[in-house]
Amino acid sequence: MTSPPPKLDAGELLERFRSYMRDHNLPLTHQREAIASALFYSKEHLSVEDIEAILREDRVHVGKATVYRTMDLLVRAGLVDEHDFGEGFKRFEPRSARNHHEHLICLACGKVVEFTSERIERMKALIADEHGFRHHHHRLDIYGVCTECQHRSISAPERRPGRSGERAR
Amino acid sequence: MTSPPPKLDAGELLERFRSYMRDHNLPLTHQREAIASALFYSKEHLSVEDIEAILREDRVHVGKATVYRTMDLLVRAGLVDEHDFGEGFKRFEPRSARNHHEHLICLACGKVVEFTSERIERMKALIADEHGFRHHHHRLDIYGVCTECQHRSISAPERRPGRSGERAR
DNA sequence: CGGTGGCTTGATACTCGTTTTCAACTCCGG
DNA sequence: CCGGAGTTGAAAACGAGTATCAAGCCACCG
Repeated sequence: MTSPPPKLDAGELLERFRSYMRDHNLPLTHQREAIASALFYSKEHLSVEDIEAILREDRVHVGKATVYRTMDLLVRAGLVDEHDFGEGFKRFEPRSARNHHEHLICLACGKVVEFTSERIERMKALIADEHGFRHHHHRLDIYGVCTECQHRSISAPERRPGRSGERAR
Repeated sequence: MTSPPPKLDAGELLERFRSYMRDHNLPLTHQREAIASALFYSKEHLSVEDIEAILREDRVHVGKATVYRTMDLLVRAGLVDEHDFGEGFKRFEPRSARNHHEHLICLACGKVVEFTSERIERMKALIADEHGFRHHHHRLDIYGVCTECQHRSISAPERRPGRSGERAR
């Protein structure tokens, strides 16, 4: 294994997407490429609304149904991971070449920091085993308040751009 | 192999609920007591629909809005924990006296097994610290297939009673 | 190239969990 | 037993996500 860049290169993900479509005899439409690009070239955990906003900025019109359908496709293709941070909607993230990672979520600004832990990776399998479970996947999300928000704690905390908050369901 | 976990006594939880209401000058209505009882005396991770079903069986009619409102109250009172296992709706669980615990969720039958891990408890704080986060809470859910479902894996897996499945949002 | 069949698209209607609304009703301290 | 703040329930509203379906696009074929 080479020591990789943080994220898998967006171009490579796109290429893999094209292969997947070819291999599955699925047409590669402009909309699908635009949506996949928007996500792959972004570093964020994007919501469907975020993606729509990016496309709008790029003067590309795509219906929201198509965005949802394409996210499904990308998840099934194994190129994108789906997350639910309890905001009432999902976020998506290009799957990286790195190991599975966990999330630290700031309750004030919504910022998401990723981290990995070998120890956790080992424990998850151990614990599943102990209970007779065949392990499939897991999720560890730690919620707290990030440094910036701690220092800004009196004033109204700013929410992250691009549709991120209110509705603290 | 799995004996019912030692939950905090339902009666004590109810008593704590009554104190909370008294202390906060909130009226303790029949509906609120019925809802709280239904949840406290259950060992399950109940959905709002589950709770409505229990009340219906007990010949108590309560509007669903009230159930939602009361769950909110119980969560705010710190007597109940809210969970989202990705089913498209929430589940609630009386907060036990035990340490915070994690969940093992069977992807086939929806069964939820609880476990605790001192090591995880220690790690969460450590990791939050490392990233400058003030830790608030965390969630570790491990998804897999339980022993029973592994052995029953060919036939259609049964879903857990009391509203649990279809709609794999 | 232009046809053609099948998959995709987008607008829209719909689903379903959850929240809001509001008039009628309850709780509870005086 | 009164009165008013707080609660209730039915129903409407809300919002993310899904289904529908006519119109359109993609890719292969000759």
